Amino acid sequence: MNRNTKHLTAAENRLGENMAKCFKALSDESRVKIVLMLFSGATNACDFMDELNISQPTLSHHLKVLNEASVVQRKKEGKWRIYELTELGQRVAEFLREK
Amino acid sequence: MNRNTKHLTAAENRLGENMAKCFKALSDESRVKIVLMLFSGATNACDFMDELNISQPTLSHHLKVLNEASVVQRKKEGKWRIYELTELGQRVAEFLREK
DNA sequence: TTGACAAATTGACAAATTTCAATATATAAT
DNA sequence: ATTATATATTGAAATTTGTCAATTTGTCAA
Repeated sequence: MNRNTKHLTAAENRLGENMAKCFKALSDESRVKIVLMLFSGATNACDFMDELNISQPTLSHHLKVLNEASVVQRKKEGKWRIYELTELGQRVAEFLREK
Repeated sequence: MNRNTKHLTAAENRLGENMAKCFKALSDESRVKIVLMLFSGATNACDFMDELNISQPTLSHHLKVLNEASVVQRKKEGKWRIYELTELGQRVAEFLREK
């Protein structure tokens, strides 16, 4: 047993918890694609449905997950909901494109 | 229905699939902490066990998941296995620390 | 070769997640 | 008011995931 054990700081532990939540929101193929589409200008749910081949309730669920993880935010705009990336969402999208 | 539909390119679709795999590997608190520990110098399984409060088989499982997602790689080193971040793993760790 | 330690695998179970059909709510247009 | 459209919620089924106890495999030391 290696006795030169590295421990995480309290801050690192918190970071681990928070980021796991963020990554969990991004652990689904449809949700990553939603982030990519938002990044390239799509703004409403219809755009996503066309591309993703999932049902409307499923899409609504994914958007809720992304919203609760602070990756996207939504605004009411008449009959529609406009979705956009949060600052965190922007960082994620840039990370995605960096390769 | 918005007819100015944005579609993803084939490359973006592949990116979505690959990155979802990567993020799925990071969607667990223990696994994010493993990445943070690797980033700050820990190299073997014992170090992780001490910190994470999980059983040895569970740790082994997490390391396998991270390995299969190309976030960590392992080398045999006598009785031990040495773990290190891949290039992708490095990028993830840097992304994590950026905040 | 035997014993001790490190790590992986197997089998099983509980909890979480994804998904859709059906239904509900909200808004706009007629 | 009625109808149509956009989105959310509910409830339920199927699948996936995290976890551990028990066992196995691999390696070193005595």
